Amino acid sequence: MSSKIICSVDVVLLTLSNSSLKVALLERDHDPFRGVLALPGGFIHPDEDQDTEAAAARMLRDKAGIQSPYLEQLGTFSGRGRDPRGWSLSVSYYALVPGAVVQASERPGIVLHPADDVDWLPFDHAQIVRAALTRVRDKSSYSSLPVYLCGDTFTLPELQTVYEILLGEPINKVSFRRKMDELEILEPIPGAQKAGKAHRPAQLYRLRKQFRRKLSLTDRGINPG
Amino acid sequence: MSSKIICSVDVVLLTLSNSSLKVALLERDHDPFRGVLALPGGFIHPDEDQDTEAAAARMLRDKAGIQSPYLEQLGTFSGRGRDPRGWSLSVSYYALVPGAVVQASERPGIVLHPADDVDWLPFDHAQIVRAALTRVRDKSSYSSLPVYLCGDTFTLPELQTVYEILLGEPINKVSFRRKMDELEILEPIPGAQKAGKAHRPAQLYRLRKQFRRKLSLTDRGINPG
DNA sequence: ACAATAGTGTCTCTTAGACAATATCGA
DNA sequence: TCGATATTGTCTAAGAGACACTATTGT
Repeated sequence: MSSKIICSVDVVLLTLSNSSLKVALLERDHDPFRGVLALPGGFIHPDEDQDTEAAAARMLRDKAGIQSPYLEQLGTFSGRGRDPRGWSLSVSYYALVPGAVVQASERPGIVLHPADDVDWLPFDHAQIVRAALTRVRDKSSYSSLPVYLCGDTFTLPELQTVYEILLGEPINKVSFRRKMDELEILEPIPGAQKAGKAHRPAQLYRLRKQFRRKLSLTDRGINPG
Repeated sequence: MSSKIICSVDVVLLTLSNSSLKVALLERDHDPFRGVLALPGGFIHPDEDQDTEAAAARMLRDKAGIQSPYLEQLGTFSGRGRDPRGWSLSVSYYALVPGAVVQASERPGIVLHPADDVDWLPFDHAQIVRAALTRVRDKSSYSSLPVYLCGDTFTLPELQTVYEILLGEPINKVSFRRKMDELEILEPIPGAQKAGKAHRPAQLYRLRKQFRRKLSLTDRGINPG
């Protein structure tokens, strides 16, 4: 019967730090794999969680101190072998969060590990991380996803760098700006520029209102572009 | 605890019939919604199913008499409200199957319903169907997915028609052939052509070996229902 | 003025679609 | 031969990338 199934949620929290993509790991505080670094996750609490997405948001809130990031379902990983306790099922999500948010979360237990350099993790978490990277990279080339790795405001050269870090290759500047223009998801902040350096300052941009993810976790699944 | 969670698998079985996309529905033989048309699906059996994909394949085999179709995970739908019995979770898959295979399966209970014309189904099955259609159409424009709706052999004009039915709009013939050529997933069958009509016969093609999925029907008589 | 980076104009090359010419069947 | 559809050739338009030019800051 289905009562034997271990139902959990895991989150691949991706962020930028030192110009490279990192995944957030936490030491597990229960067996199995107590003390070992793993993805933030845990059992679904039917009494507490509206659905699995709410459960994922709870994991991020409780374990990483992060609220309302870009959060999207990645897939469900299941089977007899992945958890030593028995037949289990993990509904996995990935989240994109600006580096500053993670650093400000003040959860000292968080370890930011190079996302491409994950060799082994407990359960099938390494496989989940790889699936998340594949998904994010596939979607990045034609969508607005990477903006969620930036802060509230950013310049176009900064945003381009984020795309380049994700995709792992340089992007044509003119094409990039054309694409951003077509997507119509950004708006310049009137009068705001990033100055301070000995060169021409760059215009600051922000996400247009309807694409911003604030404290409402209700509307989901929409990916502009 | 997680033991309260109802874990099931549902399958959106898509096929072509009468030049339009259909979804396979079955009358439920248990409460809730006994006798109502719904997606083929059921509880995960941890003792029997290697993982959720195996469970989905089992549903197709037992309930629709179809083996080894194109099968891909769609997503997991969850929450308190979707099943009157309590907090539930459905790992959903979609399958693409040639029309002939469905017709030959000889499961009289199967109803082929116009896929775009699904207004209400039990649980959140209508939402699941809509998600499947979105996914299939998104992937169809740049991938080889639709070939799995064709039989073992087909002509390029036939395949183009399948793409056009899926996408709902005519495709440029030259572009279509160029794209198929670039994808390098098809091979002409030497000497085989689709003749019989009063016009030039079309070359028959098949999927190249490495892309083929063995499509077969289950032996009749095995029907644990 | 100079160094350095932001932002733009334009050219070329690649690719997608329109159009039409040619090919091959049964009647 | 004719009617019908398959297949291919080629022209044109749209889009992506390369390149270089202009713009604006601090020193």
